[in-house]
Amino acid sequence: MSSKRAKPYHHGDLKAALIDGAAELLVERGVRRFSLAELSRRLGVAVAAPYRHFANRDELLAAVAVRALDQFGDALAAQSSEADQPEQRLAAMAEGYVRFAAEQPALFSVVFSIGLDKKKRHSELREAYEEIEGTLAAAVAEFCPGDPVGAQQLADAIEATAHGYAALLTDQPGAFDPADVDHAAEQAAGATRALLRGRAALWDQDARSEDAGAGQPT
Amino acid sequence: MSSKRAKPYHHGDLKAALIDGAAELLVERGVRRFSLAELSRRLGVAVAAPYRHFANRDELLAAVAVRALDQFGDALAAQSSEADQPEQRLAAMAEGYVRFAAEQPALFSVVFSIGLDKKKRHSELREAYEEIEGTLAAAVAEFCPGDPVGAQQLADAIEATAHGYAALLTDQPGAFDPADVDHAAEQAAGATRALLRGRAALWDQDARSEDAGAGQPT
DNA sequence: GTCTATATCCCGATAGAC
DNA sequence: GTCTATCGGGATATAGAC
Repeated sequence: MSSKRAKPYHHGDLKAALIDGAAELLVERGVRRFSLAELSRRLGVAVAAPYRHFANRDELLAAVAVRALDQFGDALAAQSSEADQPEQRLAAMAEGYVRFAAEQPALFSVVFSIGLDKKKRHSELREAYEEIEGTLAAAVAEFCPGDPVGAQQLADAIEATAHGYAALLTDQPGAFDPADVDHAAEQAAGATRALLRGRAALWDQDARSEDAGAGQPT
Repeated sequence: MSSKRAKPYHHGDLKAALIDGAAELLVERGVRRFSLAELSRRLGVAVAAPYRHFANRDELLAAVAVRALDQFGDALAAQSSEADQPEQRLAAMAEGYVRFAAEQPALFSVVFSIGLDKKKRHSELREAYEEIEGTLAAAVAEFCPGDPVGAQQLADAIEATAHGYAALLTDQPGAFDPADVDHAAEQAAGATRALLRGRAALWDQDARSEDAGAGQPT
């Protein structure tokens, strides 16, 4: 950070400046109101300049999403590692999922507004995503030794549940009531524990008819 | 519906034509690429005409969302009523949730891209939404007699889970593989059954320490 | 190769004429 | 109610300066 920083922008590292600036602007404006033109203006470059580094607006957003996904994955891994027991680990991950969405709504929404479509193409995006799924899979594996299919289903269920709480919370624009965030995060953790305990119903298709009585009121 | 329908469009009922056309255009273009200008062009009116009926683009989308929510609610109610047992009813609703999202991705996404913000203001939008929550609450109530708080938590968990599966599925743009839809729908139903069976962990906060062993590998 | 300048086209929204 | 005209902005494409 000595010689290169004489002309921090305008020269040298516009690509990195674009990603940095885009992340900031996203936080301020949200994905919908984010504009390449405003970003260019802020960086003091011409509106066409970004196109030397990114094919279009969405490609820049995808680059931001890669970084966001990395942070997201780190947050989840950190949450996960704080708990000793497997159930706790998964519940903590669900809680972390919701909290990340609430604390970084712009980053969270950019990841999921990109469309998983590009996650297939973009190798970086895919890697970042697979790292998250790996963390989850590792925590789930302890519950389903020797049953990879069941483990995958359980992991999907936990991911879907956490994502549902996060998405429903995030759909409310503006600031969140911290109490709502806590509530949603705890609920997501509770739902995760509930899924783990009732998980037999996930893969036992016969449960539908066989043990239907098990879920009835007492 | 006799005298008014002589000139269905262009005159007399532009408002209805806008809502109809918007729903169609949304299916073709998606929420993001939907434009009032293109809709106006299709209906053969000036770009300023819609503003006599809707304050802005979002207000028109909100009107479409009201209709979409009505259809969504009907679909869920229909699914729910096909099952006899309470557990089945809830599983069927979760399945219906995912299937609606997959079959009408444009309508589904317009509902949740509006932001629950407006659902508070817009009385119509709120009513449509509350009807859905009512259907769910009724089905859940059978599991939690005399425990309204627990019933609400259970309902939220089921909604979040179904929403998560639906949202993750819908985030992939383009057409869905029907097999994926079936899989996701069945998984959502299974997760719902799992939530019902493990539901004690939802509201029993002490479960975290007390019965942590119950969820451990055998 | 990177960036500026410029130009095109589309969109949302408003004001005022008919 | 609807149209015409118009403003402000944004996404891109191209040409040329460095």
